[in-house]
Amino acid sequence: MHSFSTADLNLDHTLDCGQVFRWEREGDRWVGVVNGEVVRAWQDSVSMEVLIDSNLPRDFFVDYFRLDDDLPYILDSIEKDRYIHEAIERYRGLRIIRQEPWECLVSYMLATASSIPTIKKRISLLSRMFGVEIEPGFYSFPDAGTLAHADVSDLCECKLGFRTGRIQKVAQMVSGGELCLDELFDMDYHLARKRLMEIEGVGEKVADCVLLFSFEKLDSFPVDTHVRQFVERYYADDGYFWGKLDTHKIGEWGRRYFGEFCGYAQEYLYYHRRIEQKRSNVT
DNA sequence: AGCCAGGCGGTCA
DNA sequence: TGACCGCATGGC
Repeated sequence: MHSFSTADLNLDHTLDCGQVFRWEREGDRWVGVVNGEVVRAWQDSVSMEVLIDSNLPRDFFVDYFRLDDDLPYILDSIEKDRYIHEAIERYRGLRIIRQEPWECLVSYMLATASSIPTIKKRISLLSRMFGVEIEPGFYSFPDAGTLAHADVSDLCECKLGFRTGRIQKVAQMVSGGELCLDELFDMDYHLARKRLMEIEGVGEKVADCVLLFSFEKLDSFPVDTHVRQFVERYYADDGYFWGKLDTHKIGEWGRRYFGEFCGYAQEYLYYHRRIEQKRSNVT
């Protein structure tokens, strides 16, 4: 059992914000599959102490939750206006998670034009079909070699739709050594992005997510439909843009406007927008 | 029932 | 380049 007392980690926001797809809430606890292990985590609502039940060592979670990031400093650096100010005020303690690159790449390739519950279902099916059963009902994420040699009819049962062929291809690239993900750590944002976008099924948005969540590129600003809508609704009206607005331009703006930690800004705005939209659907 | 979801790749002007 | 389209699937 591990315990973390930092005031700068909010477990609910961090696990619910949509960056990871392998965590579920079970009562007052979170249960997830991380690094081939089942992990259970919860947070005391008064002391804010985070408790973690896992076979993985304590240091793993320092890394996983990016407790090496100076969150107060980062949030201060991105707090440029009243919109991001409000998001930070509400969701302070949301931290970007360091994800395993292969799982992250496949997950976001599966995320195109899909809602989060659908993405979670696909990854769950894929793990159940091709992963290793760690505990009853819990399966590890399948490695590239397994997916590269997967039976096509088995793969089709995972309901990946038009993404099936892309997953098969990227698995073959990685397991065959044609694509070495670790090399992306040493590249800067732009070069690593260019390299990722050579993969079929990886455009600007998917590349930016993988760079942000796995390859230490906190200067990445993924523009999905929610972020685009938020920027169009608020920033565009305030005169931050002229000319035509597209996702590419919004990305360039976000990186320049929020600076070297724009990835954190993106995540706060994204979560903020999703929560707001969920609320407006209810009413 | 029809629109949209953490988009991408292709085409056509 | 800019606008549009098809792609599978599921949630709401």
